[in-house]
Amino acid sequence: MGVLRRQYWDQFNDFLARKRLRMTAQRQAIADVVFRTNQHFTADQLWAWSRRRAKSVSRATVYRTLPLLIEIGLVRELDFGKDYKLYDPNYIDRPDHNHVICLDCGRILEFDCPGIESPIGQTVRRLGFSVNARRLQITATCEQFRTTGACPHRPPGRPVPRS
Amino acid sequence: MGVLRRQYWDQFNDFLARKRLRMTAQRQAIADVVFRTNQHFTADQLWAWSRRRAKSVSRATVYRTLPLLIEIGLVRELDFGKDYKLYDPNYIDRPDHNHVICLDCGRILEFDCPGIESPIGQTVRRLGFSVNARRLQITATCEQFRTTGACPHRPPGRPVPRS
DNA sequence: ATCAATGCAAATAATTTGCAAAAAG
DNA sequence: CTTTTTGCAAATTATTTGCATTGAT
Repeated sequence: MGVLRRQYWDQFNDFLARKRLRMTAQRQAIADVVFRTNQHFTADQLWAWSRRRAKSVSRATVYRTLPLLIEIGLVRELDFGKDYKLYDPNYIDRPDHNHVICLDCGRILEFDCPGIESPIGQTVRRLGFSVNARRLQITATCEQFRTTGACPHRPPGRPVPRS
Repeated sequence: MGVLRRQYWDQFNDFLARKRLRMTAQRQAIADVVFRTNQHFTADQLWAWSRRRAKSVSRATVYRTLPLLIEIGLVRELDFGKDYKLYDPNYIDRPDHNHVICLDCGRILEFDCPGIESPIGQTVRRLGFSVNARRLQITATCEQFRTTGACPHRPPGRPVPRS
């Protein structure tokens, strides 16, 4: 855990050095938050959290820093067709995981599915491409919602999200 | 082909009737374009094309009609993390196809991969969900680009798209 | 008649950008 | 010193919405 975080910092520092970019208090605050969390977050959430470490962090800097972290592969952009994007720091440790999004409660779960890699690789290779990244999203419904009419994870008072 | 298109119209008409919505010249123009094309398109392209059939079609009406077609399942929204969305009319006939997007030329190809359905279904069911829809996107690179340094499909004069 | 649908223009909202000032190396 | 980075506020841009009017049933 602490070890992993040190590795992230090493990667980030190396990256900055390689590109002749500078380590700043703001980038530290942002990266620190990202390296510590294991939840998905929006740019705005990241801004709020970073701000607690260094109140000078602005939205603009968050938006400028995220692409750096993405380029190194420490964060991945998720797009569920909402008007905002989510960012997933877990791709660091589990680069091949997929997502289920529940139509009943909006929960987003991660799952691995090793069986799909090889048929996809084969099919895509046959088309003349070599796979760079995979992005698999399943929209699904809770068993529980279907049987009991309510999803235990749906925040009370919030309407049922439908796509 | 003509037969398929008739089916689309039937579905659209039934849908409108069921919801007590009305068939208008604008909706006809928009649907007509959608049912005829087999390419991915943006909302703006759809607007331009529909406008040729009925010059009174406004952007607003395009944006209001698309969700109807999506709800019936005649069109599907694609999100590749760009600032605009693409719409895919082919989901009508091949509801399970996936997409490869080429990092070299930006081409988007469709492909089927029957082998993945069952492992995904199993894994997701084990998590307590039942699959509603699948969305699989592969980012990849051309063999050709890697070996020759140029992709035959990349429009000349356009920069290599990355990410 | 009645109520849905339209075009228009204004509003929304996430993200991006120009620029002068501040900080890193 | 030199060059990058920042915060701010303004700009951008796809999509949405309010409203008076038009059109379908």
